[in-house]
Amino acid sequence: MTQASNLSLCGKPEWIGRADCRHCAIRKMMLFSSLDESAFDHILEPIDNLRFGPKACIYTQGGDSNSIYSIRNGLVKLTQSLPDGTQRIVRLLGPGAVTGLEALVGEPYHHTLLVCQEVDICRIPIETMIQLENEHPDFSKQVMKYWEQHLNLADRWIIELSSGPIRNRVVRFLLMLLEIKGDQNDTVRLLSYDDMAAIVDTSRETFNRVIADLKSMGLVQKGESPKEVQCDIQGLRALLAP
Amino acid sequence: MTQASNLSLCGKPEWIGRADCRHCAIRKMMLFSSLDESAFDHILEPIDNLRFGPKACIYTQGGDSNSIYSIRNGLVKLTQSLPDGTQRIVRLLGPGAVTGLEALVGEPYHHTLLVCQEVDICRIPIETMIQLENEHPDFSKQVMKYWEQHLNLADRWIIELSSGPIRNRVVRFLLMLLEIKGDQNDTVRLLSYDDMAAIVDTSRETFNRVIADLKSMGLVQKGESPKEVQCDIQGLRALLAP
DNA sequence: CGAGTCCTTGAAATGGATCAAACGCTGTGG
DNA sequence: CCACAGCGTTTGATCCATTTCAAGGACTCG
Repeated sequence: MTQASNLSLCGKPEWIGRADCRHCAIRKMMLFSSLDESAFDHILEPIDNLRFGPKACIYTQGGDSNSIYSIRNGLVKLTQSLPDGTQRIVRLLGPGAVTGLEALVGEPYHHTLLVCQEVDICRIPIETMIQLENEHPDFSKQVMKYWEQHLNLADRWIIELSSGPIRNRVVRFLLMLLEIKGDQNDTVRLLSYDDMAAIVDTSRETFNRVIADLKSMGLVQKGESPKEVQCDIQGLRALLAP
Repeated sequence: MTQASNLSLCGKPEWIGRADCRHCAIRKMMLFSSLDESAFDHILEPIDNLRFGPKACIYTQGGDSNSIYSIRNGLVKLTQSLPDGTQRIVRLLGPGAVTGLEALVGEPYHHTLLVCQEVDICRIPIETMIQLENEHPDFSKQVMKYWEQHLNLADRWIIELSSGPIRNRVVRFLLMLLEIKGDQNDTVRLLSYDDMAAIVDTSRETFNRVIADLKSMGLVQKGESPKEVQCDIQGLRALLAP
């Protein structure tokens, strides 16, 4: 799998426009929450607001890192692969998350970023990040919080999604998915079974069987559309306790 | 497992002395590599240099974070546990690594830090970190590198030590251990089998059997002391390739 | 020397992988 | 509007890797 072939798979983004950070409705939960409106007065490099469809590839492992990304809406997966071909999904990011931080320390991208569910995302050139760090001393604090967030997610991925019997992993995955999407209700849109299997390091078939079990136990029910499910959060948690 | 009981297990450190960062022989590879000697002229809070024996507990998950630690020598493990009792080793740190960074963002410690092999470590109060960050603007850059280092290790833990068949994980673990200890030769001191099993999420018995296999293939050989082994690095790598 | 702790090995039980085939969508073209 | 192709999901049956249980061995410390 060469880089070129990867890039060729990359979806065509829809350019929504120059991001209007000043009036961004959700700025408080985003990267720029610590900045006041005037900070955006004389930004040299433009921040673009983009939309990508499912399966689009936003950046590629090993590729030149010239921007970081802030997710306004949707769901993306970070995958990593080893020289010997082993590949795994190492993170799932939803609204409010920031990715591509390695750009700030001069590293190429460490992951490939692929869209799971239609995503609304802002691309911030590193030049802009550097500028903001210089002009607003507190901004570094905010950035450090995002490093910490990634590290926490990675740690959770290890204990919650990569340890113990598959059933526990699947249950924790469902709970995590509910958490990532942000809003309060108990329904989620599942990913493809191949993706979900890659997340908990199992086979599509096994993942499927576990979900079937949970359905038969009444802990997971069909939702409106196919792929939508309604979860009994307490019940799922209870499975983990004993 | 209450916190109190954990703390009671904590080993008694040997206090070596106030750290003499200025003349630290290995400063170039450590946290303070970007600072010049004069930076240490008027540090308000003291940096202590400590030594802990195997099984000592240096800090505890959920505990008040008031210092970060810089490892000069030895080997420590970071473990994390879930409310339901699941527990796993999530990182292994050797010479040059820094841990407890969450102290810098006001979080309690996210892990429990336990000694695997006798460790020589410096404890740096967060006040000192804040002071250095204020006086030396570039210091934040250095700190960010350590966030990145942890994140890289966590990612590697996911793909290399938590994915695929156990044998591959064991092989990758051996290679990683060789890498962590830093020096160039191909011998390592193994950890306890329970620890190593917890690292690759398997049972002690299975881990043991895999090692036995590798020995019979001649890829791993008994070293001087028991626990010391000599590895055929190329041979081990070759196992992963096909 | 004996007790404790950790390592090693064997045999049986099981969870999960793999292979194979059927099913059910969704979109396309006749 | 229906038929069919294509893709992803579901289910069953078999096989194998890994876990678990059990017991014997080796090293370490007092």
